Amino acid sequence: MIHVRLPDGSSRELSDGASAKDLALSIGPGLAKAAVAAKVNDAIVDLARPLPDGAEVALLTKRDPEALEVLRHSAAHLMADAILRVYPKAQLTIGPVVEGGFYYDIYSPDEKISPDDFAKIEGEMQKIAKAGVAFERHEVGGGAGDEVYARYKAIDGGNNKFKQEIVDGLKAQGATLSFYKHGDFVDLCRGPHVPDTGWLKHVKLTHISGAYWRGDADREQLIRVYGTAFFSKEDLKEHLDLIEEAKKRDHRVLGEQLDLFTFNEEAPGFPFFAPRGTMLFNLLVDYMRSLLRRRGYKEVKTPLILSEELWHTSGHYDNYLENMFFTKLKLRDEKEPSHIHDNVEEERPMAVKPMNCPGHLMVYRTRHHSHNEFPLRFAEMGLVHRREMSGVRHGLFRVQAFTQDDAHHFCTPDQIEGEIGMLIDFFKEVYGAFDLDDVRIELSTRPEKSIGSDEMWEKAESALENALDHKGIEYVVNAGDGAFYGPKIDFHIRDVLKRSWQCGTIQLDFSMPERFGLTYIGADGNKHTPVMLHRACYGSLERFMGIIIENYAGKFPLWLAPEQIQVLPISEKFFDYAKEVTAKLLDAGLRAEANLKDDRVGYKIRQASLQKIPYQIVVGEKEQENGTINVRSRDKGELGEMSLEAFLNSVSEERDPKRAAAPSQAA
RNA sequence: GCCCGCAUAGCUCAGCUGGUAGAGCAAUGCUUUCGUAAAGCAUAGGUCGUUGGUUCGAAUCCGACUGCGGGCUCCA
Repeated sequence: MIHVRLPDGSSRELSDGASAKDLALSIGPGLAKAAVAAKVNDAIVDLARPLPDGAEVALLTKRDPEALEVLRHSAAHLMADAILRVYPKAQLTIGPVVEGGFYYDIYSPDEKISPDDFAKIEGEMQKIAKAGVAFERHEVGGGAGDEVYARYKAIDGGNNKFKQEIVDGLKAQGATLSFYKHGDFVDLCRGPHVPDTGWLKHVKLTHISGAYWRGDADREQLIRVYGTAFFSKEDLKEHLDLIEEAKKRDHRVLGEQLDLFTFNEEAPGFPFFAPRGTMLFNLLVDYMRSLLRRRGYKEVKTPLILSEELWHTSGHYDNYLENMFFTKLKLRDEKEPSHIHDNVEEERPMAVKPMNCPGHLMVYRTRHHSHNEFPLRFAEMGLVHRREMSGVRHGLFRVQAFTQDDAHHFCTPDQIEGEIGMLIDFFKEVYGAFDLDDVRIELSTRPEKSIGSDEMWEKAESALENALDHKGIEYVVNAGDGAFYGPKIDFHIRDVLKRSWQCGTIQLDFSMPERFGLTYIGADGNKHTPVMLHRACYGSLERFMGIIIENYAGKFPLWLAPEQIQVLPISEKFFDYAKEVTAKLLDAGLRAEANLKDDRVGYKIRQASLQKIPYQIVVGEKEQENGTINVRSRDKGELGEMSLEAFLNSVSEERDPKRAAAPSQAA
């Protein structure tokens, strides 16, 4: 007899060798049917595995997030099986679960697998799922004589070097090899799996991409086939709908429809902002500036191009070279003016800034500073250029020139914690204003490529930890992901479609002030080196704009809408009245335009609606006579006839950015 | 940078197995003077991404380049 403990604290007696399935049966047939896998002493295992005596056992059903991973991993096996049926020459490598689904990397140099084949593969998967065959676990010590192992080796041709490499690696570690078999298919796998393939009916292949064996570009090119799986048809549909919705909200598409920005071949990765996009950009800047002012920041402006020498001093030349743009001279030949000498080395070569910090250090250095003016905060809407490898550019999310809402705080070591506390509140207020309240914080530590001493890094990392701990902030540690000059705190925000974006960052830097020889006069009358904090809240204004376009699906709240109101006269006879109303709206500080085209009002409404303009004001004979306006709201529909004053009153609140409930007190 | 795919009018796309281009929307003009998501008619607009090649002949077939898209990697 063995005893196991359940999550509710109770314990149960089972016969020797009993499995989690037996446990489920002993509790009730309903649970036995619903159970997917079991968590035994915090490890997730198959339902069929025998339970050890004294184990803590929790049965996982489809409600547990871990169960979904088990399901998806099983679906990966199913897909591998199906792919081998369709492409007998393909070889399998690995097939893990990822966020939102799973993939399997396939080696198939002869036969190309393409999304056109998805239907065929899915068809095979359906067949296997319908058959409802059990997943069986086999453990092998690595003995070649074992039947399952022999079958496994033969399954995709008998000479799969990828699997052999994994097997060799596991043997070298002295690990027990485990295999999972369903029907005739066998795969090396740690498990666990769902009890049988009957669970895997709600599966969909999503896309395909290239990948390398072991992520190494020098190794074999593999085909990565992605899919996703859910317990129910409804869940699968919801997931696919969410993907559809994300496609509809694609900021690149909306950017064109709403006439915000474009890209041109002449400047790949550099956005061109149309008037409305520029308005939106400026609104983001205006909002940020108002908050910076409240917190005593001093705005500065520093050059786009600085001497290459300076980037040696800052360490960027050694650590960031690949991402920088450099200038080269062109000269006319003295004797042959039509001949141009290309790429002439300058006496003092220049580089385009990829970051604003050296510029701010230069501003700091222009005069003496005292501890009395600390914390000193320099802010800049700094336009930086960074070379990106082709293939990584992506709309506004990844560009080669972008504007950072950058700032550098100069302070004493004992002011660090206060500064970080202030910034956390500050940033959360900003994200909240855009209805992005789901904020996650990560602490990134020293990367491989870095400058500064071990002591300095230790000091810096513990300063950030302390600041977070004392404020009671929950965070996860991201080891080795810091900037080359210091550790950082990153802000990840989740949008309405549950996607996560990294925006804000706070980076602590003891190195650069020293490299640039910055000093301040302390209370003791002596010179000291200040501590510097790099920080950005939006991160990149361009990218943040992309995020809010998708978060709002282009339906910006009034305060952010590039064009807030469009005035639509019924016919040409009311153009003058429409202009009059528009002028009054402009006088009231609203962004309004009149549509004076020769179109019917229905068409004008359609156009304004497609442009997602928050308010449409229709004016005709009635309004002109009464001196009123007729309001139609994008979100609430027709609001009817009213006076201009009543309208202005009704929008007075939504005209302004949302303020945080308890405005944070700036230091 | 790597793998796969794509590139036709401002936009969305048609153009079968090679015989030098077509629609809808948008634009412009005219008619209409209109009441809450598309009035009618007309006009204009393309050296089919660039560049080599195959061919009597290339938007169409092949190659290279550029750009874009989906990923990998990298990052804000």
